[in-house]
Amino acid sequence: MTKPVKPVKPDESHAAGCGTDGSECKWHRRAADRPEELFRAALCVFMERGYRAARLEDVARQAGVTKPLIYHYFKDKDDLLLKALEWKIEAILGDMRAEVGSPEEGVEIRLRRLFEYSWTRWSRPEWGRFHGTVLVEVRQENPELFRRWAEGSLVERWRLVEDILHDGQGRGEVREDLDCTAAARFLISGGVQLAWLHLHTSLPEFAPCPETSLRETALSTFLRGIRPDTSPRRRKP
Amino acid sequence: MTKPVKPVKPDESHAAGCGTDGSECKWHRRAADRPEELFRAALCVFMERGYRAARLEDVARQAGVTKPLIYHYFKDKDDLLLKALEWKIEAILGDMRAEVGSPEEGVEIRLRRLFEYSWTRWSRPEWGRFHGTVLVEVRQENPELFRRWAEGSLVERWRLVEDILHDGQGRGEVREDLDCTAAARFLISGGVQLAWLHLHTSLPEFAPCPETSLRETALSTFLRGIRPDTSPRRRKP
Amino acid sequence: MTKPVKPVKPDESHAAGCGTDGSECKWHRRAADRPEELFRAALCVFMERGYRAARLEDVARQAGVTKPLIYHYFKDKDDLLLKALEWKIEAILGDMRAEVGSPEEGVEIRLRRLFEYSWTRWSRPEWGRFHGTVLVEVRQENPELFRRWAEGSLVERWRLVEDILHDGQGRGEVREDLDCTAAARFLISGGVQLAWLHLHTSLPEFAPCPETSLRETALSTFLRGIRPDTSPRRRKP
Amino acid sequence: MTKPVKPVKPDESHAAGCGTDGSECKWHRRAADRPEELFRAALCVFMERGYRAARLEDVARQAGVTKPLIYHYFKDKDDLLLKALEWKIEAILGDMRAEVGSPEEGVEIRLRRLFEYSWTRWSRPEWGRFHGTVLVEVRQENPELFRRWAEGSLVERWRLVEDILHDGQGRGEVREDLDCTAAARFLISGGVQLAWLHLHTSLPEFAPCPETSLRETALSTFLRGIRPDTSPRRRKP
DNA sequence: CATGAATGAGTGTTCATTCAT
DNA sequence: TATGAATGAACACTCATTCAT
Repeated sequence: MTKPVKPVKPDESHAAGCGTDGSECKWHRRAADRPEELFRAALCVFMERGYRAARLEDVARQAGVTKPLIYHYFKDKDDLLLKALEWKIEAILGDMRAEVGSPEEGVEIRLRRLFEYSWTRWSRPEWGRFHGTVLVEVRQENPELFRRWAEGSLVERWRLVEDILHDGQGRGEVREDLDCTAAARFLISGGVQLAWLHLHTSLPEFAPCPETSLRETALSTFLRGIRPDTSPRRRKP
Repeated sequence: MTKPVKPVKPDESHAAGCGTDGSECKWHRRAADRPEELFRAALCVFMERGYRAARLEDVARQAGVTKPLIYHYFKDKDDLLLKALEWKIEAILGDMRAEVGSPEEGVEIRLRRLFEYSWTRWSRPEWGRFHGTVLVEVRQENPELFRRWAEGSLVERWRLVEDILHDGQGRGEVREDLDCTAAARFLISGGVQLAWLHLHTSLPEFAPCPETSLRETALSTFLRGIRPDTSPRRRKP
Repeated sequence: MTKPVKPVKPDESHAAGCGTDGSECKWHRRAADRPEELFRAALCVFMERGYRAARLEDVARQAGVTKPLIYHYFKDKDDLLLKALEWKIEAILGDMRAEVGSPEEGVEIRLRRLFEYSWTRWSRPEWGRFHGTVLVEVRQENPELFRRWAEGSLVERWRLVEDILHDGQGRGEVREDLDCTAAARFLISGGVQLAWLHLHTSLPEFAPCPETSLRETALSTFLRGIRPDTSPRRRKP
Repeated sequence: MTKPVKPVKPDESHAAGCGTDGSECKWHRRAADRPEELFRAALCVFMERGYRAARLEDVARQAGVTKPLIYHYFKDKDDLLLKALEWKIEAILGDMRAEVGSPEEGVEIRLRRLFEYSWTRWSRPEWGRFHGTVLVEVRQENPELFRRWAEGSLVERWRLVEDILHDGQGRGEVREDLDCTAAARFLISGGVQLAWLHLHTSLPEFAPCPETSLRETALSTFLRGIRPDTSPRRRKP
């Protein structure tokens, strides 16, 4: 640990959208795109290394510029991370809104679609690092920023599920006595953690379990768990 | 971020077992106790700050010794963290074993007891920090150590639940088609994440939810979700 | 020190002639006025901060232009300061010449008028900063420029007093054995330092003394000190 | 200006007490003397360059150590300057107390001795830089420190003179209507400025004046200026 | 003319680690 | 065993200066 601290090589370009397109003349006038490029580079490095360990120089190299230029666009390392995260959150929110879509197809279908969509998102390699870094380092070092992320990303998803559940209660597909808020959080938290452990750690190496089964079991157990007691009584008559 | 980085005050001694009790004559504590004292101090600081951000000087101060002395007992900052974590993991495993001993009272009661017991553990302040640090920083910087922790701590708990579920299938209290492995992980993962977010994060400040409801809803939803399809409780005559 | 270094706000416009009057259409001021505007801005910032601490960016902001434009008019930060100071010195010299024109009313009245006039000048806020910066930083970093300032500003005033004293010796109002050169310097140096410390320093906060008394005591002590030994005022019948 | 910024070479050892004695084994255990050595080095560099322009690295080199060691003894660049100045002030105060000496020898003799002693001090090369730096940069960048210096150094000297003058009034050697506070300040301020301009600037090159005459004229003019109106009437009868 | 963008060369500060005692 | 002293290697951030437009 802490060792040689090999710099993040600019060509690694792991994580979607990470790395420069290599199409520019090395210098000059790309100002309009710069912030976004820097966001990408920053997120890339922050996720690779964590916040403290990330060096501005790496971010710069990753973005194909020099360190001081960062200060042309951002006030601080903090400011950079902040803006980058906000940019990311915005993107996430955009995606999420798109995901929600359909109105009245029944709780099961809607939850299933949402959960599976979310799972897909959680399975992206970049998400793993992002999630961990934000949850641990950012929470610790910049609570306000953590809060912003949590509100934009986590809580929002909770609310989506919560709304679906409430709808379901209205339609008799969900038991009346269910605390939808808590239940929503359980589903998402469980899913997030499950996905993270299974897809972004070495756990499956020594505790294997098929991914599909993990996802399906979680979802179906949850769905069964929220059904009204009497048999699948459709609609309140 | 990166701010003043106020040093961990040696007297804070949050987290069980953290900090020296001050009852020794300060000079001439036996060298035999040193490592353990250093473990405590190290864990304390590592969890307070995270691994990268932790300064050896803080560890030393916390343990009431000077920095260079650490190098008499450990090779490295890394070495210190490694040994400290191993020591901690051992302790956790000990606790776990003690906490298991369950008889045969039916799935619901057993799961409920286990889950509630676990929840209690997850609510300890030290656990929050430990969990985050290990899951993110240790996983990233020392996968082998992460693995050890995961096996001893996480996977073991999974297995406990899994066993109970299997038993339940045998007794007809759990639906036959349930993937007990996956289900067990879902319960524990959901619980862990729920507890962590709710108890070790500022999240409840802006997304409040009563703790009891969170725990109860998660547990009862899960329990309902694993019941056989036909009317409740079949066997058990 | 070395702290946040809050930038000089462009609107502060302390010091006479500092800051743009805001009456022009902001774009399309003639290039002909630029140098002078830059001089003003530069002096303003240099005096506010001192030479080394002054940032070109502040000068630019103060002048309402952008940094690189400075390089159209001046070679260097140094060049800017140099030209700006020369411009200022020229102005000071102009003032000086205007202020001299004294008739023949007796040493006391002439010295009093000159001293009081000078004191008024020394009490201007801009003078305080200018004086300090020139005396210390400019002297150190550009002796030639310092020399120019000293000759035009300080030495000239010395000479005025010296002339009055010599006249006084001729008329018997000043003791014959007085070294007029040295005495003149003493009066002016004492006055300058007194005024600077009292008016441009926090000194009076903890070592208070009424300004009038300071000025009057200095002047009258000097006047008594240069009188011939025998009873006051001999000639002048 | 600002140019190459050639580092202060460690061997220059201008200014009294500046430079290392060269008698040590390059490393190790000189802790007891270190702070003082660093003070000397710091003052040396600060005076050579001014506060902002001074580089910690130069201070370190001058003291024969490496940069980070400074942080072993001081918190900051600021802290270093602060402590160094305080150390210096202490020394100045010590000297000054020694200077005062004698009780009742008559105003003239006492003032003459004090003034001449002060002049000697003002003529030291180190004093010139010290004085300028403190008066301009320190005043500007750390008013509190400036205040400390002014109180310990400048104001103290004022008070010494003031006391002598008051004594003189009691003994009839000084005119009753003299504002001793203001007069004391005039003498010292004049002397300081005179000495500084004459001994620490290039002024005498183009406006020559014998040093002795300068000093003597200032002093004797002052002494005459404070005498009672009627001839040297000794003692109040 | 005028400017936004870009950079090289610093500069203060931190921290794990080692040396001599 | 234990420590104060010392350092190398980094790293965030600044600023005068230049390039392309």
